[in-house]
Amino acid sequence: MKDALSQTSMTLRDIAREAGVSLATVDRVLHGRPGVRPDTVRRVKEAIERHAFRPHAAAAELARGRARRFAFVMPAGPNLFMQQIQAQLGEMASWLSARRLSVETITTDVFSPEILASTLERLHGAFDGVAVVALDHPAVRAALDDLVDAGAKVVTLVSDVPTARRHHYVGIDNIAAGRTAGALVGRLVGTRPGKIAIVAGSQNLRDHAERIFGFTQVLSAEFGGLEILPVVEGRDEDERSEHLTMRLLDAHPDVVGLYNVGAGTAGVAKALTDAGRDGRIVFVGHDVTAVTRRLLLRGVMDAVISQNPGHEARAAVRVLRALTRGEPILSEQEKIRIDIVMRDNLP
Amino acid sequence: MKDALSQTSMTLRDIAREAGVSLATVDRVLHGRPGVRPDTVRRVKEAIERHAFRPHAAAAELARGRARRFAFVMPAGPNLFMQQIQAQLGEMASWLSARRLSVETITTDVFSPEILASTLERLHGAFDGVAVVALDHPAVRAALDDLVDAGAKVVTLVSDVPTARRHHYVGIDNIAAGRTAGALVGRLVGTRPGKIAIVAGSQNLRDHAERIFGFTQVLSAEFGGLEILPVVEGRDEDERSEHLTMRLLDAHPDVVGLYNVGAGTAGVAKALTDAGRDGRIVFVGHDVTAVTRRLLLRGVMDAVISQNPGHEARAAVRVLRALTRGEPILSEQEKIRIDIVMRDNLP
DNA sequence: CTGTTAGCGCCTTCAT
DNA sequence: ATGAAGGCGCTAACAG
Repeated sequence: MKDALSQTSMTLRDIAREAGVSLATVDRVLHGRPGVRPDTVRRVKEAIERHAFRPHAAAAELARGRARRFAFVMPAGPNLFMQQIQAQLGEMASWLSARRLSVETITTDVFSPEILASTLERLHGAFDGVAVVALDHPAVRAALDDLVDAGAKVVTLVSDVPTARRHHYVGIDNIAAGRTAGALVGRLVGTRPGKIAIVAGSQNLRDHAERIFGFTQVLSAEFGGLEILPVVEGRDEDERSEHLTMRLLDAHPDVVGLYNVGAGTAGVAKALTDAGRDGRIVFVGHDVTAVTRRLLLRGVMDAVISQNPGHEARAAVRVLRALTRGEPILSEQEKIRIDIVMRDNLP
Repeated sequence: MKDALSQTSMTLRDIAREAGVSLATVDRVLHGRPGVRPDTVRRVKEAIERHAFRPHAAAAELARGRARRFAFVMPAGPNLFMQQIQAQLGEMASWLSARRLSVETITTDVFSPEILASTLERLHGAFDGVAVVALDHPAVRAALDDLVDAGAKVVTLVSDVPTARRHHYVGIDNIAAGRTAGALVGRLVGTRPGKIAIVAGSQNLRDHAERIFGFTQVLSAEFGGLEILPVVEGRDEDERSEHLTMRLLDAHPDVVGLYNVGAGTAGVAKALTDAGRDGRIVFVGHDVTAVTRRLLLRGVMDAVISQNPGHEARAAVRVLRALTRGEPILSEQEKIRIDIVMRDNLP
């Protein structure tokens, strides 16, 4: 059984001839530009529909042929996941330059709303598109809106600011991610009674707050037997996270599950192993990095919730490109999924 | 801190001028065509390197501008996962035609080596690229090799034939997928003693065999307390799977875990619920479909191992396109990941 | 071995 | 409101 999908080899010219108009007119109709009589529009549109005509993408790009500049505003510091995204952007170098796209990475302190906002203000006019790992704060929101007003296409990355007028968010649903972590911890703990600990970077980060929300929601709704301890904040730093985890484990000998919401996973793991409780406490965290990979393989971590940094980098670039060219976004393709990674499906 | 990635706006012409040669010569060097003095090659290459020059992809495509025809050979029948891949190909229609690519879907009986092989033979010369859900059998292998010899680019999809000279495999590592299923069943069963059941489509399908191998490997290595029952074969059919599962559950009241390797999930689930043992037996299967989605939400299934059909369809097309144009394949992007899907991270 | 030249299909002024 | 014409940057056929 055969079933053919799409095979046009028409050109603008063919459509023009068939509609009895010139190339320019077809082009106008195709892009909804003014200056064509309604009746002509209809005739042209019909011809286009009839053949399911699509302009040749390469020809269009060549003719338009302007280079675009994109900026990626990312957190400075040792966050492995952010480094992975940057590395993935590097991998795209030749893909980018073959399409006359340039991307520059701008690192800044994303924990400070003022610094982030002023970094964004500096971008005005210099870029066609901006991707930013955002902090949800009024100053940042205003800066994002200003960027949009200045004509830039703006995409939030990993952490969203839903109330800003950004054009798109590339990242996961963090509430669902937290729920997933909660379900995993609950199910893997099984019937053992005990307490659950949560270590986060900061509850002021929207993504962290959302994950915590989803996590506690599932645990209290479905695993009522488990008591959830108050969240401790490690600022995504290894040392601080280690210290806090150590204290936590000391104070609560009956911890059976631990959820690390942000980075600093190495510190948490160290505290667990130093206390000799690794492998006995269900430990779930985020993002596949060199660190978490090793911890999964050693059995210290049980599962990692992850978003694919390569996919995220490519999706952000593709979305910015589509936005600046006025093309549709393939939302199915650009949607970032919540991956559960355990030892045997490590990528 | 700033860090710029790639921003060329050189053209072939600029390189030509700088190297003191003509356009054509640069083009020859760029594509490794013969007929250029070694010394000239060096000079040109230097100029290219110096500016990290990449030819404008759109211009190249336009100039080469031939349409390509691809065929997708897929199993006939009610397999939901395969239907999803076909649907995704449909979604790409306008993307495809904007690039002068056509794909036709050819459905056939993939359970019969002879029919599949003869279907493949019929494709000779008619297509630039062929993607096929393959069956690992000598007749099929030979047919694939013949296709390659006839000049077509060949990609195996979902199920591989590693010994054939296909150019690429788009799909998951099925042994790892089976291991992942095994780890999930083992961990979710927890400390309960009992037996583990396996329902497959057919052990002659390479992907099923590999999954079973990985599954039993993990269970016996790490969850020694669980006894694995002999595999039963439901031929991916709901009714047969239901019947077999029913008998299995009757014969073994102490089944605590069940792994459905292929399709026919609706049947297995029906047997479980009819026996009143849904939710009490850990049930893991494959692929997110309307059926498995509902079963996850209802708590009948605990987890689904899945490969993203949209990604698979797009990857197959992109790989065929790259192959027919002699471009490099972005292996990181085209790699299909093993997803674990539970209720809270349903896509 | 190397250079010249005519498109590829579309977009964009500039005329009409 | 519509049409004509000149590129965009690269490839390929043809000269030299």
